[in-house]
Amino acid sequence: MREMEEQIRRAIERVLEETGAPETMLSVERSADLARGDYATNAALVAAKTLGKSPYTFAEDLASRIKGALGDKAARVEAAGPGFINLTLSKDALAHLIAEADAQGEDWGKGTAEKGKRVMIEYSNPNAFKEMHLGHLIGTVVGESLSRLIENQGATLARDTFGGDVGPNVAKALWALKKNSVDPVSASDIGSAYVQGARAYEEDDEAKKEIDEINKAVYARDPAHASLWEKGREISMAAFRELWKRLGTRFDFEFFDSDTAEAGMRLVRDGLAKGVFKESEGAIIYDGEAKGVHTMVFVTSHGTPTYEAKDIGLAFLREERWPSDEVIIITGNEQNGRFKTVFAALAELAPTIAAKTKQIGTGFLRLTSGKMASREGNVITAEEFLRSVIEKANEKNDDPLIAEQVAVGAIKFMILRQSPGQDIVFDPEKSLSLQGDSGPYLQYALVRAAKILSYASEDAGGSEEPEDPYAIERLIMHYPEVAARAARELAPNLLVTYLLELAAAWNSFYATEQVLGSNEETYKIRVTRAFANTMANGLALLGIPAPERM
RNA sequence: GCCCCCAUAGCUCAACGGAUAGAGCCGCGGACUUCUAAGCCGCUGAUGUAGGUUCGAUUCCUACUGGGGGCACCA
Repeated sequence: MREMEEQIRRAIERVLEETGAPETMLSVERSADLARGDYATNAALVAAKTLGKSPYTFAEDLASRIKGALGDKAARVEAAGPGFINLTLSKDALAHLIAEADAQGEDWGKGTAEKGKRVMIEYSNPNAFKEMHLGHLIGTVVGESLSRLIENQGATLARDTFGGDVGPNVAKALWALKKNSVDPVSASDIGSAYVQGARAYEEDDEAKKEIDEINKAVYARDPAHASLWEKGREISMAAFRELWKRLGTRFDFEFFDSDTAEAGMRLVRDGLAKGVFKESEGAIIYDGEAKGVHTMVFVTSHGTPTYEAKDIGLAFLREERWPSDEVIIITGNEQNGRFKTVFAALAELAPTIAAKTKQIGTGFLRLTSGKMASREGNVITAEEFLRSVIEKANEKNDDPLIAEQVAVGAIKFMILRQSPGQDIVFDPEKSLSLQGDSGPYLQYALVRAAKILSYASEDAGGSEEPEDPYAIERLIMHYPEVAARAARELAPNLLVTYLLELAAAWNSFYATEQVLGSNEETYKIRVTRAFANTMANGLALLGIPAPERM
């Protein structure tokens, strides 16, 4: 019995057709309030108007027809409010779903919406020669969760990340490393060199000139900088990979600016010949104003490609390395405008690639205490932040593995709970709460269920069943729908909200019902396992670790 | 100047055009000798302003106010 929601929708559509209602945009959704039932539809409301009927009377009519169509799957189908139809599943139908949640284990909640599709997703885009900071954390966490959500719908998925390893930022770091004759051994050596270089670039004209020279030289692969450049890049990337690993991310492809610069230049020059781009003051630009996007420089008058040209090169490189049906690029939303221009240009150069590619902007992290300014060097690095949350988690649990799992869970939760694109406001003074709506709250609910299951014996007793199903069961059964919707809308926050509700229902159940040794032991163990599977699978889709104990 | 995004409780966030706008934090008050208290139960509290569309608007449209971001050689 798959996709209960879909079955109900079909039944409603069939019944509507019988009554002669025209096709409408109707919704079938999980009831906001369990007291109303399991599903609600506005079918009567939207159809009554075109039929010229009273919504409520029509709802009553539809309700009884729907009840007939669904047979013994539905216990009650009733008109309510202004003309909603509330539907409550029968005990048997619900029991069947809970049995599935119990039996399917890791497969519970897998969908087929993206089956056969190849999706490439790009995120985390590190700037080699800068340290990973909190901003990267958001993209990384969102990207990983979206990847898992899409995979869960059956897609074949590849993760790629696009690293900046040439350009002015790199030159700034190299300049400072050279100036101080520093032989870098850690990412923070490079990070502080970048800060110094960035400051010098703005304050010191001489330094600016030198940095511009280094920039050009790096583009030209000048051997004078090769060894330091390679070393710096390697140290930086090793640090990124280490953090990615701790965050549960691994990339199938690591692309770099230096891989796309040449192709980007060539493509832009070809486009210039075709009239897609034009020359202006010695630079090659895309004149987007007429098309409602910003005009931007693709190749500078010095003959170096800008990020926009590299993005064009990258679009082709992705296609060459891993042909796909869809490409999703995740960046900070300050780049939304830039991507509109890039896509407008790409649509003229390669319409099929442009059509299947989309960009999603994530919000950035704002501190309540004021802004992080990268030049000031007061940026909080991802690693520092992680360390501080681990310290906090340690107050409750001195096992280092569990403290890290809790910290990663708390951080990911903070990021994923909000709809993507919204800025995340964080008060560093207060630190990250590990109580209430939080990652640890979800983890803890699972730990408690797992503990019960570890005590449960094969020959569980207590064959009685409760009069009515428990509230937690009515939530568990919606999990596959929520996972599917979160993937479809690229919105992990929908899953977070659901899991929060689920955990709350579980904790209430836990507080009021004794599982082991009760008269309904067999029944309750099945519910417990169904819950544990749901929470474990849900956390996995968010990329939040599941500690064994807390 | 032009373009994009945002505005919900004291704070941080939810709400796929629908029913009584949900949570957590903070504060106050409870319960418990049982499977882990990072938990459970209860209480107080909100849609920036003015119009419009709709049977119905936090959601869509217009204007305004306030905030953020972007706009030619930075990424």
